[in-house]
Amino acid sequence: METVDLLKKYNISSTFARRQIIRQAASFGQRHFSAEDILKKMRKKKSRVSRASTFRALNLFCQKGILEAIDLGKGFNLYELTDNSGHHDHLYCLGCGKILEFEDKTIEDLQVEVCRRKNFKAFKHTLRILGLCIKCKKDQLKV
Amino acid sequence: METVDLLKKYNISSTFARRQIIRQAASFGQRHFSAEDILKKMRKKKSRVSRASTFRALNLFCQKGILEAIDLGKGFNLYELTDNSGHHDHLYCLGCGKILEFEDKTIEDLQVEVCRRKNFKAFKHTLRILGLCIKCKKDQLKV
DNA sequence: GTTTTTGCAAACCATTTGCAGTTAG
DNA sequence: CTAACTGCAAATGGTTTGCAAAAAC
Repeated sequence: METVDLLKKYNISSTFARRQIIRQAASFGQRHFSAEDILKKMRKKKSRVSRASTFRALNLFCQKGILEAIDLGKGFNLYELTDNSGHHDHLYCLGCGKILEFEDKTIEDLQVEVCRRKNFKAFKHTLRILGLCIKCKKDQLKV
Repeated sequence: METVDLLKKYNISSTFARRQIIRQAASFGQRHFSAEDILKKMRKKKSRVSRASTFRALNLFCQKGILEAIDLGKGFNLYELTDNSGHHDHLYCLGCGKILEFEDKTIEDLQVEVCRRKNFKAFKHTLRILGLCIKCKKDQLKV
């Protein structure tokens, strides 16, 4: 599928700016990208779209479900295409910035379990799981 | 223990600003608080400490281990005392803002497991687990 | 032709920083 | 006394917004 068709698919009116942005977003494949990454790529290609429009488009795409925003606590958002990747979570190295993606039912089950324990009506809420940093100990893992 | 003694315990020189801030921080007990919360409380008590010094102190306290910073993706940090609470993770409702704390070995094990699967040398890194939002389905949990 | 969308520049907001004056030890 | 700390005001950096001009349908 042409990247541009994603706009139609998600019921977003096709404008020059949005076409450039979705194309660049798609060029990252499964990798994460920031608004700045998109802007940089567009500058190179001389397909000029303003910073404001870029943010507006990224927000719109998230809201419509083309993209998913990821907050790694870096002070700015990352995005990824939701389209071709199933639901997954992330492990992020605070040291070197490497991101590991994984999907594991355990996490979702855990959310349900925690809610049950706390007598919390989870189905009323959109929960986000937030882990504090955990330094893996040497003896836990020898790769 | 007097809250002020925490400074001595953590090897932090005792200044007026830091005494006010650690006292207010402690007044939140197990609850999370923001820099703004601390500033608000100090304004009320007329124990005036500047915004800059408040941030400087909060950073120092995190670094020294009195506090732990939590990023709920709200655009500003929350903090909590590390002192009296063991390690735990958080579930955060994007809708109503409610925060559930929990500790579960599963998450830590999961990190190790994911690293193993990905052939990633985890012990070299400080990993942070990041969950995307998951909307709990009604049929998963009936409280 | 009317509604949407865009670019620009200014605004925002949490946090950080430079610097000169003040405090701690 | 000297090093560490503080307040102020300005800077930072990612993101948002008001508005007039331009594009979409």
